[in-house]
Amino acid sequence: MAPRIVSEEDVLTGLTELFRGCGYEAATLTEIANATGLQKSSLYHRFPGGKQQMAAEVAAGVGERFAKDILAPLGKDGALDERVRAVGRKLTEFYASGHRACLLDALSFGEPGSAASDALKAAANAWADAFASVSREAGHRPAEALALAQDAIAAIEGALVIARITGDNRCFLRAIKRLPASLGLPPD
Amino acid sequence: MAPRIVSEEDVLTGLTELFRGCGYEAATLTEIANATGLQKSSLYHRFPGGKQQMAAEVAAGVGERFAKDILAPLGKDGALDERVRAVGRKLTEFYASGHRACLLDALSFGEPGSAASDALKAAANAWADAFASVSREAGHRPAEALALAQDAIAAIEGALVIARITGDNRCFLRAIKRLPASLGLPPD
DNA sequence: GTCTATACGACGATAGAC
DNA sequence: GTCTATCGTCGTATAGAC
Repeated sequence: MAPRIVSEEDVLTGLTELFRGCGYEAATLTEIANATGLQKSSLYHRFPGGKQQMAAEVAAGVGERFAKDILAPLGKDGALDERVRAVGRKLTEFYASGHRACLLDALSFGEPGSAASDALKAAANAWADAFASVSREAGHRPAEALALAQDAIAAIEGALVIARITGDNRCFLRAIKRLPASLGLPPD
Repeated sequence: MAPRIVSEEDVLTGLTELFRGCGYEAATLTEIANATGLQKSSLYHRFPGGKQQMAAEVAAGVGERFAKDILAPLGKDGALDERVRAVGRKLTEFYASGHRACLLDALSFGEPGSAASDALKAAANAWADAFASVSREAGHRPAEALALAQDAIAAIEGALVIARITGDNRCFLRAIKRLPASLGLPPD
């Protein structure tokens, strides 16, 4: 077959969607090759550390994009409640209204390696910190703000689990809708 | 080796703990044999449908025990808020204070087969129905009660994800503590 | 009903040509 | 940097003795 040049971004995107959909162990190299458009050996050229490195780079990459596209705008100027509603819209898109699994969950079973686990943990903490910052801005003390932030994230993660099992995504939509209240913003 | 007679209950317990810990795909037959104390061929004698049947029976078995040990007491006599606090204590034990993963999550990645998926869905719905019943008893209308129930379950499931990734189980403990309020019971 | 032994395909990973 | 071809291992699953 003629060599296909696939951009690094496309490779990471294909990897990400595959891991997100079926988890770490169930994503075989054959499926990864299909999803990325690269042969196995080409994948090993880009990821000498093998499947574990793929998972680690996926985790780190998603963490970066999540922080940049979704969390960073939270710190911009503008009314606090509007910023929170904006992040809710971004999350709804990111998780396809609740029908797409979260990589924090999908990559946390099996043996993805410590690099991936560390990246997941860092991403989860960055998310919590960003939400906690909002909660502090709304007037809550640091410890309480972090608790509210974690709980708001858990509501979303749990809703994704429920949606994946039952097919019912209303739980996710509610979690997004009450996000301002969950983070301790005053009612309208 | 001399034949070891292992009770069906012990086999199911070993299977359950293994699947819970590492998910469906990562649980290999070799590990399953170690966890149950049976050889692979003995496992196939008990589960002719192979690994998928093992997952299905684990899902069904846990659903049964969950319904019997944790949900059924919710319908017994006694003060409503005390019954809910009791279920909170049971859940704390069941999930080892948040450090043990939920099979709803662990068995929902990979290809566990439709029998297992159906059992998971049934278990999730039974849980939601039981919580919704509490919420109705507290005076909420059916649709609202179901929403509160799903959200309360999502808070727990999400907290388990957070705890698994970050090691921080406080989120789980908070979800249990606010369970009465989450289900719409009046404050003390 | 459990065991030992094995079949056989798929798995992650590598070699080497281009 | 991608390809074709292949390696050794481990995966699920079976055969057949006891």
